[in-house]
Amino acid sequence: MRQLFVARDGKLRGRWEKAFPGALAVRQVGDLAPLVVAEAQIVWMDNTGRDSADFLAGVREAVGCGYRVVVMTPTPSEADAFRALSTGAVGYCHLESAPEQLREIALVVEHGGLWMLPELVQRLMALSLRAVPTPAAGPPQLNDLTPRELMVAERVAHGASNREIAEDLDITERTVKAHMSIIFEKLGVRDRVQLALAMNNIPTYATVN
Amino acid sequence: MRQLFVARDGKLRGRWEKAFPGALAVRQVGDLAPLVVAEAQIVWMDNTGRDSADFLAGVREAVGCGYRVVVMTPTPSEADAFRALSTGAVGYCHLESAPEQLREIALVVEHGGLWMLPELVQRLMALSLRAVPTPAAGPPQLNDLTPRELMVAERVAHGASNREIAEDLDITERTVKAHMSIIFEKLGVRDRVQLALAMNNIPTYATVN
DNA sequence: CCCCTTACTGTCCTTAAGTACAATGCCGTT
DNA sequence: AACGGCATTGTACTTAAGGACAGTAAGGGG
Repeated sequence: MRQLFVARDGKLRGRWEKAFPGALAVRQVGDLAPLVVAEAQIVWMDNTGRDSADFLAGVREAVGCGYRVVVMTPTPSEADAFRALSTGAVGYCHLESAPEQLREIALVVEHGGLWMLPELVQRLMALSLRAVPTPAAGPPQLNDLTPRELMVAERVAHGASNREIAEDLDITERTVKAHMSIIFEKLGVRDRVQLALAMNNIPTYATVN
Repeated sequence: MRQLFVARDGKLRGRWEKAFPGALAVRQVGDLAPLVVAEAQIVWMDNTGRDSADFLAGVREAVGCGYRVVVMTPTPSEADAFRALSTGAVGYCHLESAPEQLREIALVVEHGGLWMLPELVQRLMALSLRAVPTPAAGPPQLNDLTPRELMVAERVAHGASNREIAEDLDITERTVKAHMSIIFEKLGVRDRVQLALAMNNIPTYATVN
């Protein structure tokens, strides 16, 4: 039981069974508790007629449980795809994908890859480039940071507190602060919030310099 | 001969041969004409010490020839990854990836998938979300926030301090704090750093919940 | 009119954050 | 050997943040 399809109806069940003979289950939309028992590796979720927020919550839940989630949609949309993937899904395909296609996707996803409609890949990359204000150089001037400082900065970029960083790196909170002060100066930010944003290429009031 | 490694030196050749016994070639950096003959399916390109523009030109050329290009780098960087992928590469991994890892990547790429460092996937999607004019649903559950709270949250998302927000909205710093407390609770974050990141669709340690 | 939500503010108080001034040990270069 | 960069930690101090507890005022709906 490696494939689990979650959909409102089973119209396409035949197709799915053809793609993964004897290795799938089909569930109606509902709570995901039984999934834990199902030992499914990949959860295919059909968003047909689902409320966006509800659906994404379901995706998040499944992802949180450690499953690889592939979203299937009858009407592919760019924004929809990005929302799904940013929620943790690792695949975004057409609901009516052919069995062979489904197997390809399963293969990719099982091995840590990301699968989405080819057109979307291009779009995604183009958009990302636009979103990354740094045309030539890397993110900020992270090159100026020492390895250790970078480790601290990265953790701040993920919302960690000084204490957490200290425990994580097995050093004193005082030392973390020392690194922080230097990082602030080097990157030209004034506090951890701006650092976190800068690390994620997000402009701040101060970054405007 | 399905794997072709293009690098400046062959230090890691042993590793690559272990990953793809008898099915690879290693070439020095140079013109790609011989590639056409090589019948390689996947071209792995090491960008160590290469000029960014030059390197990307090489990637573009290989992509244009119909090869799946995987970029290998000793120093993974977000902007670098996006540039590589938007140029047409379908993989972005660490130069020193283990043989098993390389095989996984090859498998993913061969089947039309996209492979990149897990951290980067998250970042990529978050960035895209910001670039896309998020049509209907906002990022988090911003719908739960009152208009005023949203104003405060948006300013925090740009790195503003409580005082700045207070002056900006012409209210007391105390009031800002009051809003903040409610925002934290509503969005399930613990401090302004995580709020700032959440507002920008960037996952944090706490967001995982 | 009463209730609830939203917005706003006050006073304490605790703690996280950040700075100032040092100091020690390691390592690589000159 | 001397010097500088890096990582580490200490004490002490200042300030921003955030929570606890409480209170006022406006506005919409039952």
